Amino acid sequence: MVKKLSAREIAEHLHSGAIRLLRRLRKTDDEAGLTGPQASALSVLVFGGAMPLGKLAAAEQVKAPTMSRLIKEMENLQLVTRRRDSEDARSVQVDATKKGRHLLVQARDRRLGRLEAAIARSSPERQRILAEASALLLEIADSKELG
Amino acid sequence: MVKKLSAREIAEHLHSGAIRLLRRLRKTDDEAGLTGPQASALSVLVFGGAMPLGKLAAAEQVKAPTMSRLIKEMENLQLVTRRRDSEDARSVQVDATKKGRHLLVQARDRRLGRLEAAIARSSPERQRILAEASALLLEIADSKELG
DNA sequence: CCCTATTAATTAGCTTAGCTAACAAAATAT
DNA sequence: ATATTTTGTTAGCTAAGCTAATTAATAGGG
Repeated sequence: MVKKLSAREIAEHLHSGAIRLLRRLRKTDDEAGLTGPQASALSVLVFGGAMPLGKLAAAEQVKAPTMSRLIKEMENLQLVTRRRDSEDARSVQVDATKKGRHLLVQARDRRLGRLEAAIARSSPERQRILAEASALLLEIADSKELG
Repeated sequence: MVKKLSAREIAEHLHSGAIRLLRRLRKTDDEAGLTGPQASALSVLVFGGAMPLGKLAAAEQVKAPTMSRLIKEMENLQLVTRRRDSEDARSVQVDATKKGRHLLVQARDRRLGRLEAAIARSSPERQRILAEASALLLEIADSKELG
């Protein structure tokens, strides 16, 4: 039997686990020709559809100038398109191109492949725990209480 | 009963949960006067004791020049000291100062406080799952198979 | 209807953090 | 004694974040 962990200890483990996990996975990013923020923004577009730049910035929890520059680079790479909104000429609609969608899928495969393999190698019991916990992690990460 | 998740789905949830969690927590960093990498390196020093710069860089999975500059800044802030190793004059021993230790504790409290509170509000059953999972997450994040 | 205020995005310029390449100094090995 | 390896630093590049200031377009109030 393991020692019962306090909420603080659980928080520390999750925090440090998340940091280390992402550091490890990040290394594979460049192999796919996408940076982390690019992959992340592209993912929002692919799964959420076209949207104005400001909304994308908000979804990525980033300020507008940051997203503006990110999108400019991605446009040069032909990963996304932008067009003026016909309703509101201030607004810019951003969308993923076919190339962008394709590259995103590849990048996700690369990035997640190793993690998936490591999980698949775990015992069924561990997989069950991780499955439950991954859902809880998402819930907590998105919960209002957090900030 | 919930649908049984594939290893791929678990990987996706953990990945996306980790990203979102850290984005939320990162916002509190600046309040404490420490950047993320600073807090992380300081944490290694506080819990691991003084060590040569290269070892610290390896622990942080960063190249030597990156750590060298980080340490230079932290020395200016009087968070760490560095001194030439008496045994090996090439080597630089880095250690946390009292001020550094104190600031780290504060920063961790800020950063983890909200997460801890969110966990503490969960049911005992959820806490049990999270406790088990947080251990597994650490294991996987540090496992050789990952990369 | 016009003038003001607000909103959406961009540009300019700064900071932090990562990298590689080139170098200096010290230790090790031949 | 010299050549190699190791440890860190410096220089210079890139990516990604920010704020402040600007431009253009819409919305609102008198």
